[in-house]
Amino acid sequence: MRWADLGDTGCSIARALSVVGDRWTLLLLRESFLGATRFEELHGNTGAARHIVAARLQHLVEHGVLDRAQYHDRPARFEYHLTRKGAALYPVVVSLLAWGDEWMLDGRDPTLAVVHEPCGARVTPELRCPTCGGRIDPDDTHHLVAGRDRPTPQHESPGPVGRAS
Amino acid sequence: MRWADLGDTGCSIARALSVVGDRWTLLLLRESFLGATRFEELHGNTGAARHIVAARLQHLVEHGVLDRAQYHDRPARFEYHLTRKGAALYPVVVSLLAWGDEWMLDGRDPTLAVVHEPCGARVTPELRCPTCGGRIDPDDTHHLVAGRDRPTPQHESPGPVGRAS
DNA sequence: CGAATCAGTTCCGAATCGGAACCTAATGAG
DNA sequence: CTCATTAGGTTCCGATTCGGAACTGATTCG
Repeated sequence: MRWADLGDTGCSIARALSVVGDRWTLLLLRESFLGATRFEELHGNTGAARHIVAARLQHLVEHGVLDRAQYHDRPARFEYHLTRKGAALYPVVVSLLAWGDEWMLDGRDPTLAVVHEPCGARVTPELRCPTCGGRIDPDDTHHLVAGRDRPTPQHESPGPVGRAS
Repeated sequence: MRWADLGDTGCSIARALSVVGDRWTLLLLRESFLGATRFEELHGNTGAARHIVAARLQHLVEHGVLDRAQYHDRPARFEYHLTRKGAALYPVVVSLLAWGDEWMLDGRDPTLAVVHEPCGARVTPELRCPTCGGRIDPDDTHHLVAGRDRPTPQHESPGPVGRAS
């Protein structure tokens, strides 16, 4: 199976990865979340080859993650801004940051921190259940898989997974 | 810059991506979280080429994300299980799922749902601030970047970003 | 005038991918 | 006993993609 065909899968994870799942894209999005908007910034801060940056940006624009806006005429110059769809990827990037901070730093100091403005604290955000407010851990969840009966522990798996509960 | 050199960066996101940031790895981890442990499952359910699966699994084992355990002798057969480090990637995978559900489904029904066992609800987990409990949105945060003065809005940026507050 | 900036594009050799075939050890069917 | 199947990889080859460097084109700066 080719990578490009993943977008046609039923799985939302695969579909998400078909947009952001290649080697440099998430790094470009890190830059977007840090405020970088111009090609040279995106290129310089990630270290990816120029034509890779160009290709990835175009791909992200096509999928509505970034918006390409002209900020100067003659010569035409463009800025890349996160759309709402792009901004919604924040949890993905922050989760990678949190995991990297915890498991990949080997005692070094982190170089990037998130400050939650409403409370002013430097935080490492965590996933929580919107219903009960509890922390979400893999041990506390199971998964309903449509078209595949895979109830992680001994729970009955209902039919296709509807959107509402 | 080559992809492999990202692991030597100071940035935790880049370091995280050097382990899980290539095209098939996160899909393999999806399978691990759904309970797949054997090579044939991992290969069949993702659709990646066999030697790609082999290479990725080896990479993940080397980085301590998966553990390769023999479950049968002669012929030797192995199972791949998430380590604690691997299980800690759950937020990344779940965030991709949530984003894909919201932005990539175009009205189709999701094929994968998360059930939070303590409360029994089918949920789409969200990022929250461990300090104040509020939702984390990119608009409500700014970032402290060591070695680069990039205070997203008009906030003074202190020096190197220490681990504690 | 010459150099620099910005946003790309083009080129080429090197690395990686995708698919199919092959391998080894064992088990199961006829 | 023989043949097929299963499991977990490995090997091979042609096709694609990557990494790095050079080039383009419009404009401004010194």
